[in-house]
Amino acid sequence: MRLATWNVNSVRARSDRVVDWLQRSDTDVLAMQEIKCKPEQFPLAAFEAAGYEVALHGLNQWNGVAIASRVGLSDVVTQFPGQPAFGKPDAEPLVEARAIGATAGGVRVWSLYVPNGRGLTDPHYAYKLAFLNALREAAAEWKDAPTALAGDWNVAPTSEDIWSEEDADAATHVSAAAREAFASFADAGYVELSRRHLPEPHTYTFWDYQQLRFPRGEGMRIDFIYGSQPLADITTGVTIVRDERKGKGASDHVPVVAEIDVP
DNA sequence: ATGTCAGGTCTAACCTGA
Repeated sequence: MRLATWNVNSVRARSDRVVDWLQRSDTDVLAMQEIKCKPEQFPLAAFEAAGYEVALHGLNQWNGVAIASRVGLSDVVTQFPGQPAFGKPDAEPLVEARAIGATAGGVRVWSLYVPNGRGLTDPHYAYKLAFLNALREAAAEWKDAPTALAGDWNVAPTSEDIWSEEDADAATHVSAAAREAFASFADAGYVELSRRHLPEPHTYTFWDYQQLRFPRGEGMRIDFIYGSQPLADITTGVTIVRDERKGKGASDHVPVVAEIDVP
């Protein structure tokens, strides 16, 4: 089975590209982030015509996550236990559309969009750390089943995962606290599959649209699939599809694909 | 070049978020 994660940065703006890639790459399950739409706005027909079912969670034009599958899709939940809420100081806190879980092809798949953090002194940064810590505590309960925590983690775990740690825009992605929160999933029984199978340094999954980052080769590896040990044991390879950053109409992220030997 | 996108609105000019 091929299981992928991709921050599509608006599924409406890119449905052709996403569905084309799904078919071309022979991907069975795709966890999407930043679909940026409500359920009634999701381009469902294009996915269904290609043979995929879709489960999604979208509340407004921000965030939004989905899972497309052609190997079954069941037991959908749209937040994880303890998932923190966030709101501006004068607004009611809201549990945002940043997580969806479903069972597909015998694997418990989570599509996750970790908060960006915005800045080290911004309340969004404390929210990011709280989200990661709550997710780890929830995920510890799922570690004995084949479980994939797939998504945009908004963390560059090592100095080899970013073109420049001094880049001001990346402060929330390289901070000690963010990196510790990311690394703690290993203590909870998970293996980051892209690192195991693609250890090459400076192999990125995201390049900002600004500053000609892609042609300059200035990116970050921030999209990951953490697998429980039972899933890691049957994962045979991982690919980062750099070509999907090319050309007009590309997302700023590319797909990360895991090859899984489902018994 | 402050070298980009996407979605929104009190829309053809600006706002938020990334």
